Amino acid sequence: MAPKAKAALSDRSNRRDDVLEAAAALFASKGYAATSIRDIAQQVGILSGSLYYHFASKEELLLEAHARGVAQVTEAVEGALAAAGTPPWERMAAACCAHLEVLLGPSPFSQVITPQFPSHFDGDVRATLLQQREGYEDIFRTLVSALPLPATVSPRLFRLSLLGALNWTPTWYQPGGSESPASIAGGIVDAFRLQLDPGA
Amino acid sequence: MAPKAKAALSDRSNRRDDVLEAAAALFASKGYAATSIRDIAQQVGILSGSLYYHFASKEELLLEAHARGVAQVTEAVEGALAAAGTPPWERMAAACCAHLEVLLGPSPFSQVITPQFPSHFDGDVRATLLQQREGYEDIFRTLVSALPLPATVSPRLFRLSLLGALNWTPTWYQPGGSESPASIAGGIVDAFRLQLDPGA
DNA sequence: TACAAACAACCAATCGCTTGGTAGCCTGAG
DNA sequence: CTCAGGCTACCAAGCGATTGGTTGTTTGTA
Repeated sequence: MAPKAKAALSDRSNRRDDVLEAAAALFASKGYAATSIRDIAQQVGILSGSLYYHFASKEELLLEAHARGVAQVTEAVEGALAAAGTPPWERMAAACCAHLEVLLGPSPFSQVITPQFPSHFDGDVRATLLQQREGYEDIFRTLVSALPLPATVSPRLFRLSLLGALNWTPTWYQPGGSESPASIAGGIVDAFRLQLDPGA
Repeated sequence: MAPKAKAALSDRSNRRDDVLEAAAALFASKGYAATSIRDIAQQVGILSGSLYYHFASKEELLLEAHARGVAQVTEAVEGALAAAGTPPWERMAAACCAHLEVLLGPSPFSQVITPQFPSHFDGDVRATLLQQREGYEDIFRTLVSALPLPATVSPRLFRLSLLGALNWTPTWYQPGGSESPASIAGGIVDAFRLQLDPGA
């Protein structure tokens, strides 16, 4: 059905972006390996062969979708940090809030990041995925180093635990629920913060 | 179709378990969709068709491997709780330690649990995966409810954050490292515990 | 005309799964 | 002891469908 939904709008919007967005949505919901290029093409309304005019391979689709997802989260977090104050815990809370709002938001790109374990890929793809994430994690490395943590707490383990709690939320979060991503982020940060600042 | 075929045991090495273990190892390292029946059969040293004497389908392989993984973690945690004392935080620490020791240990079954997002599956398979995990999470529901948490902290969000931090460890843990799963679990629990017990 | 963007047809390879057949072992009747 | 018969565990071959990807041609628009 819908032989041509066509028309009027091939306008401003880039068809290549449409393909990338459809790919990201399918990767996020079904996983990379379970998504075929015909699935992606059908979602956009083109044939599988036409897809290769825009992208050289399925791997390129994944890498670019993943990169865009990381870029979106990075942009959101850096924007939140620019608007935040100077207290370290306040900055951390702002970053985690922005992180979760994008991760649990409607963008299909950010949803590609967490479910695709880099360990499921080999060689170049795996290396590229890890490299794309590394720059983003540096933001949190800096944020953690500014916190007044007790000497008994390893900053690295603290960072990994916090990011783990945040990145695990897509497993149980349901968009229709009563809790907003921002309130969830606040609750998670509180669980880690109260240890030094009991007067919340 | 299948009466209790289990009764007659060939005491020698159970070939069916070999297949299941190979399947679990491949599911854990490459993901379910990226693992083919022929991959599994080749790992065991049989042909792909022979595999269907032991298992009816690839889905059955996943479901049984997942169930065995959940059973292993459940057994380890319940054993640790039986040997632990009565203080709520001590019991929680013991459970988390056992949880991580199995999750990061050598068993391929437990490693199937975390990387396979149930959201990547449909219908019966998804429902079964969720059901298998539910019983295990009840243990942590009970443990959290016994903790003297401040009223501002949601027990549900606390539990999900703690499990998120734990279940995220396979993403970054490397077996050769200097930290043991037990010490990692202790560090994670400490990050959540210090809030009420600063004199640790 | 010129070019971007798509179609249509196809490829070799691989997918999950089915089938018919058969060694090797164990059992129990003769 | 023999040996038919059943059972376990597998092999060999192949099914239709689908995979990622390629190629030559056609379309819409400027």
